[in-house]
Parts: sequence; C-alpha cells; structure tokens
Amino acid sequence: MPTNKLPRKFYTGSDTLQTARNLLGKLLVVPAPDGKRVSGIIVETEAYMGPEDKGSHAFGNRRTNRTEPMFGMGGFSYVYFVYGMHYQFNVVAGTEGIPHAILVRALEPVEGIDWMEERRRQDRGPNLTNGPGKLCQAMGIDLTLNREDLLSDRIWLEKSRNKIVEADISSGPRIGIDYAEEFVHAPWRFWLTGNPYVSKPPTKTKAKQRLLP
DNA sequence: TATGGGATTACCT
DNA sequence: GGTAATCCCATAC
Repeated sequence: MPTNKLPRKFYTGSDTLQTARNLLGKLLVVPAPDGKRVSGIIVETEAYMGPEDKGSHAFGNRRTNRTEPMFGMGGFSYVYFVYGMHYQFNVVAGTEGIPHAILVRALEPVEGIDWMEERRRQDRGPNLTNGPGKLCQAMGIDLTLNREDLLSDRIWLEKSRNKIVEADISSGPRIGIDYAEEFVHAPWRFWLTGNPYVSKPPTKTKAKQRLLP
C-alpha cells in the first residue's frame, strides 16, 4: 500500500505564507479507534509568522511549555487549548528555532464522517468542521496529539485529488487577534474561494473595550 | 500562589 | 445583536 504522506520537505520551506497556501487542498488524516480513517480536505488556514508577529503566541520569541512545539522543526503538530473548551490544531512550519506555525481553521469532510457526526452531535454538513475548534472535535484531536510528528501514524497529511491553483485562493485578515496591533490587518488567512466548509467568522470582531477615565 | 484573559462555539433575545 | 461556558497558561506578585 503506497503512502501518500507529505514529505518533511513540504513543511520545512522558508516561505511560511506559501506553505499556508500549499496546505489548501491537502488531506488531514487521523485514524479512528476502530482503525478506520477520518479525514478532510483543508480549506482554510492562517499563518503565524514568528517572533515579529504580534498575533502569534511566540511573539518576541516567547518560549514556554506551550509554545515550545513552534520552535521545533517543520512537520510537527502544535495543539493548544483555548477558552476552557476548545483545541486548535496547527502545522509547525520552517526550520528549527524559528517559531512559525499554520492554524488549520476548516476542513471539508471526506472519510469517517460517521465518526465526526458522533463526536460533534450535530447536523450533517458544514457545521461538522467549519471552524478550528469544531474540526478538532470532529477529528478527535486533543493535547495527546501535541508535538506529534506529521509523518507518524497518529496524524498526518496527504496529497488529495484536488488540484488547487492560485486563482482558487482568497486571502484576508486573520480571525480573533484584535490584540495584534499593526498585524491585525495582515492578510495571512487563506481559504478556497466559495468553499461551503470555510468558517463563518463573527460579523463583528470583538472590539477592544476601552473605558473612558 | 493568585489572577485575568484567550488563534471559539453555541445558544439566547 | 449579545454572552456564558470553562480551564490552561502566562504573568505578576
């Protein structure tokens, strides 16, 4: 049985924005407890661009237990927990020592949809995986998959039959980082134009509350 | 050790 | 339109 796993080289390129684009159309695969494949096509990503990026957990080279995976070699996972209830799955990109990562924000389900529906207890369709927390729940991704090699057999990426060309890709500001000052508007979110599984961001990003003295 | 907030979601009016 | 849920993590003492 041929392996279609993306090679290490896919992740270790020096241009993380290009890697974030290249992830679109790739298949994210996790085995279910019964051994069956659960998978989906990546349709939305966000790039986090290292120590200069005020939107990144690793801004200023902040290196802690949580952010440590971002400093590793490309092609490993960075999974973290937010809001007391959600996990987020990132692909570490680039070379060791430079904390670049790409958040996977939405998938188009392909295999193991029964598993996704069971975990999500939700209607079939886009709500299964059209957000970073939703897709982690659907795929069963939690902290036990943090710092995992993406060439392992616990979680990996493959080519899919989808051929993506630049004309299929839209870009815009990242979601939920209103604290990122001059990086708030950096167009480092990428998605497949018109794909129904792309996340539905809040119409109004939470404005930083500023009380008058 | 204590505290405040978060790379979100679901549910309410 | 608004906000509760819920706990890890980073930071300040």
